[in-house]
Amino acid sequence: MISYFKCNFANLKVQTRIMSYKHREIEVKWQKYWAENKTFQASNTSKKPKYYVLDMFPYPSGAGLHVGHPLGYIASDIYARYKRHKGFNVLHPQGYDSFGLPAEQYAIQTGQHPAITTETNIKTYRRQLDGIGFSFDWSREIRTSDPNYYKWTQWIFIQLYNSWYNKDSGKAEDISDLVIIFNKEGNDKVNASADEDIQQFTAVQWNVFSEKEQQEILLKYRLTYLSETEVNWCTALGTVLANDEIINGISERGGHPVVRKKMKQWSMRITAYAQRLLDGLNTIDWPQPLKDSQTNWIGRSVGAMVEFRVQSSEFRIGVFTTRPDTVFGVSFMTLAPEHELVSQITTPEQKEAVQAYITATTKRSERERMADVKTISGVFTGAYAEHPFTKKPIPIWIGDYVLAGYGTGAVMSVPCGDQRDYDFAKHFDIDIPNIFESVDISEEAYADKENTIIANSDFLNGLSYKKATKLAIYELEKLGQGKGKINYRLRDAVFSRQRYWGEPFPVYYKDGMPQMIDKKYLPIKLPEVEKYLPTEDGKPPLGNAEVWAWDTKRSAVVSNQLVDNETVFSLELNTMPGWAGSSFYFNRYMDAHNEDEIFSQKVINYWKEVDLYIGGSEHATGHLLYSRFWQKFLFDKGIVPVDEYAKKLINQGMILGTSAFVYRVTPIINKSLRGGQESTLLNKKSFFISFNLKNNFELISLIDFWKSNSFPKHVEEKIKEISLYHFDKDSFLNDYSSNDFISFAIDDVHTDVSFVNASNELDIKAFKKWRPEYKDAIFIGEKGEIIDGDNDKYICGREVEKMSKSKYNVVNPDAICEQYGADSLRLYEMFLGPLEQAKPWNTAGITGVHGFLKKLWKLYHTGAGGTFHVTNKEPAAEEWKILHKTIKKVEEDIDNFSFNTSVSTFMIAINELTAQKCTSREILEPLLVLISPYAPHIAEELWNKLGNSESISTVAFPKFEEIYLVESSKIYPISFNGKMRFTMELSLDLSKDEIEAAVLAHEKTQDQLQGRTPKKVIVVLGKIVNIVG
RNA sequence: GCCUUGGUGGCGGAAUUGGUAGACGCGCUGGAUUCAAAAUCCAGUUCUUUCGAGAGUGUGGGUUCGAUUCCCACCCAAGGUACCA
Repeated sequence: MISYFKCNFANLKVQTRIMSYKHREIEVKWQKYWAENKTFQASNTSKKPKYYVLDMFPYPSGAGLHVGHPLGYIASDIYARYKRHKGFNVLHPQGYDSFGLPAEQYAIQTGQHPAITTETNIKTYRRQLDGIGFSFDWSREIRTSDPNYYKWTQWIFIQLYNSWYNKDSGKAEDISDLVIIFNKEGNDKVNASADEDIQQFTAVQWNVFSEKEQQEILLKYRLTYLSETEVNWCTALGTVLANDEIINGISERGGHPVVRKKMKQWSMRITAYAQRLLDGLNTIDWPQPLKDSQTNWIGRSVGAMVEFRVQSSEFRIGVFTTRPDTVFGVSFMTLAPEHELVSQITTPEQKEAVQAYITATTKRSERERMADVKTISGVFTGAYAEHPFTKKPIPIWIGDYVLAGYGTGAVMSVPCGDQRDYDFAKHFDIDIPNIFESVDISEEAYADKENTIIANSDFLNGLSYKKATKLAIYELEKLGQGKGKINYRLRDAVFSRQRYWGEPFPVYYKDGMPQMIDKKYLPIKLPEVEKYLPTEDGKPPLGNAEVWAWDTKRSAVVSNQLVDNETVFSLELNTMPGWAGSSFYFNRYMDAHNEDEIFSQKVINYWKEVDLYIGGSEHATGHLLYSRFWQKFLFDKGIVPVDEYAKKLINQGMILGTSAFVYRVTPIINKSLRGGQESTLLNKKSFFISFNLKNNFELISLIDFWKSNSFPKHVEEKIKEISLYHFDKDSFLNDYSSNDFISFAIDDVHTDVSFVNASNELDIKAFKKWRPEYKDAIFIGEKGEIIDGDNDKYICGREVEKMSKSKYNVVNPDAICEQYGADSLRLYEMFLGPLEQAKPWNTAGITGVHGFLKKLWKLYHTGAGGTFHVTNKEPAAEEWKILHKTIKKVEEDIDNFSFNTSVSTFMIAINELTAQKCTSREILEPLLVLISPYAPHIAEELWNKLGNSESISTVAFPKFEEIYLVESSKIYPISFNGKMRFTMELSLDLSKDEIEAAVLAHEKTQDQLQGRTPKKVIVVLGKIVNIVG
């Protein structure tokens, strides 16, 4: 108590408090200033060149921001602020991808409307973002769940519906143009990206089709279309599950059975754009790994379609192969069990076996089938195909290694050239003909293409892979049984979700056919529902809505009771997926509040595209692929001016958390029984053992256990105590024999990192309060003692892993902003290491950058009692040099997105200027502009103290002048055989020969040489001297 | 398996076209200041050492006067992806 008062008194006495660096006051002051003065509001008209810096759209989760989130935002903010100093009109907006599952799940649990949850979460996000001092233009804020925004999501959906992809022109065109073609000449000459099962028709036929028939055909061409899609359906949950939500055929949540089920859903014809999505990658500056993963995802393979006739039937089986050159090596065919011809070609004798196999396959999830690579399974259908050239019979098998979803769901199996076919053939004892010249295939298949010479293949004999492929395709075409084809792994994207909290479709159904609602009635707002769960008869949550029908007369959403299927129709019950709203948001920011258009042409032609996009690599094959697809579509329709929306993209690395673990000990009694063992877990109470003792627990025979000397005494005692808690010794010795033994299961349990201090000691009280099941937990300390007082320490284990709520290792930026300030947080996150690399978060180092800011402050406060003191003194040459080398380095760093090295540069500059006792305005003023993008609050404050009334944010970046860095001498490193041994200061005017003479004359050179004569002396002017010998 | 990225002190990391390895910061050690602490300041801190010096950037080789940097082979870690025909 006494010292507390003394402490305050001391602070008052020395008046340093008044002028010391008070980050809280400064930061609140300038954040308020920026907001009130709309400092960062971007104009849509400007004479300045434009620059658009964008962060990936955040989902406002309930947990708020953790220190990993702002990493990319800080980097982009530095860049945006830098570009303002460089004279650009900078667009740097922010908003929220606010539709999504967590809010919906919370709504299901609590009944609270997702809009309310979302609003609360957004407020938290905004408070946190504002607290870090980002230069966002909040006047352009958008939210995907705002009807004024999703109006345009719905609008784009309608545009897609009204378009088809013309492969001849290589772009999306109006569906009305297609109708004109159909009217004139049918679909014979139409070359479209469309469904595979389209029948040919003439103009005459088209015109006699009914309206409904015509619509059904058009649906097969539209860029968004309804189709039967196979999904993982969980009846109990009333929803479709993603592959990773299913474990061993049952749902991860609740453990309910999951079945494969066909559902009519909206799909997006992204496959039409597969090639352009690949080609576009060459035109954008995105990270190579990201491009690679998109390339793999699209999965282009060049090969051929080959048609096999099924013997004694009308059926034909199409296969896709990348190796038409190996067509003579085919010894069987394999169909996916789901292949539509299976049931039709299977012979009566094989029917039972085939049926059993198909049933077994449907029970396995797609993931299981993929994971299980080793098991070879399949069944012969009894049918034979005919080889296109040799006309020999080829047995047709089914096997689950062939996937229904890829290619045609059938393969021509060439066991000598493909390992899977080889394994299958070996397993079922099928012939393996060798069609490669002098290649041994007795052990494994030969998949090499480059050094292949084809043999035993009739007209292909002696040819290389390339030539044989060409010729095989040519011959197949002549037969009418094949043609060259490029196949893509990419699938059309399912666009329906059986959820509530997403964009409703602007669609109603008339006579079973979808109808678009006219643009002028958008947005179709999400209806209110009683419950957010699916309906009892398995309809999506919107099935609960009572006012969810479209009145075509009144053009309004009306009560379901009015549905008469004449003028009032049911509306679509699905909603759009998460990626719908995020696939064009970057364009909407340009003209965020335009009510008449998605954005005006004038504005989009000014901003055009994102110049710099920063975000996580986890979006590589989701958002970043779908948004490129929509951009290309909008480009085709003339709505946007460029077909790639982000010129440059940077992935920020993940910030890893340091998780903390406690080690739970569960004794297990293993009782020997005849023919086996019975294990009993004794887990009545939680025991936790300190980090360094956890490895001492192994199997112990029970009798040994009681008599054991092999354990450290103190540990043994504890084991007894743990065990005695569960049973008493006397009955124990009666019930168990020496053949029984006790073992201990030790499992790592995450504990919240906030309970663990820097020395890895656990706050046991806090831990016990955390979870009811830990209330009475017992802790065993490092020395084996049971912890009861405050003096004993329980030591936790540490591990670096992804920062995530579920691992209890998140660190919240709020506490750091409070203690050290936003500028410290910004500098520290950058100082941690290269932006793109993953790095562990460790708060220990933050005192370093905070100390730097204090030194910076002090540099401007060298007056009596720490008052502000900057003079008009002419700077010394050394001071000019420090400033200009800093300008040079920082400019280079920002251009290379190397923000970590700039922070070091600032530290060096401040250390050196402090050493120089620099007070000159000519140095200290430009220095603030350099630092301002990184630490904007302190820069504004000092800038203001220098007498400037305007914000520092648009002040011109200082110009680097080489002249200040010119040196007259250089400290040369003198190396011997490449190893630096000493340095020598020499004038830069000296010639190579003069330097050589000076170095050789140096006494240390003689020491190094020890009498040897140098063989060679290498002098690189201004760099190094190397003596060889 | 394949693709990608990376591997440097006790820790985060720096070294821009091949030219002084370990900048800057943390931590640690010692000192100053203080009744004491916080804060601040100063000095030291890759390893080995016979105090002369020697070794050293995942491992092994190569190119070079000179390699963390370029080439070859391998090991390890992280991320992505996968019966893709």
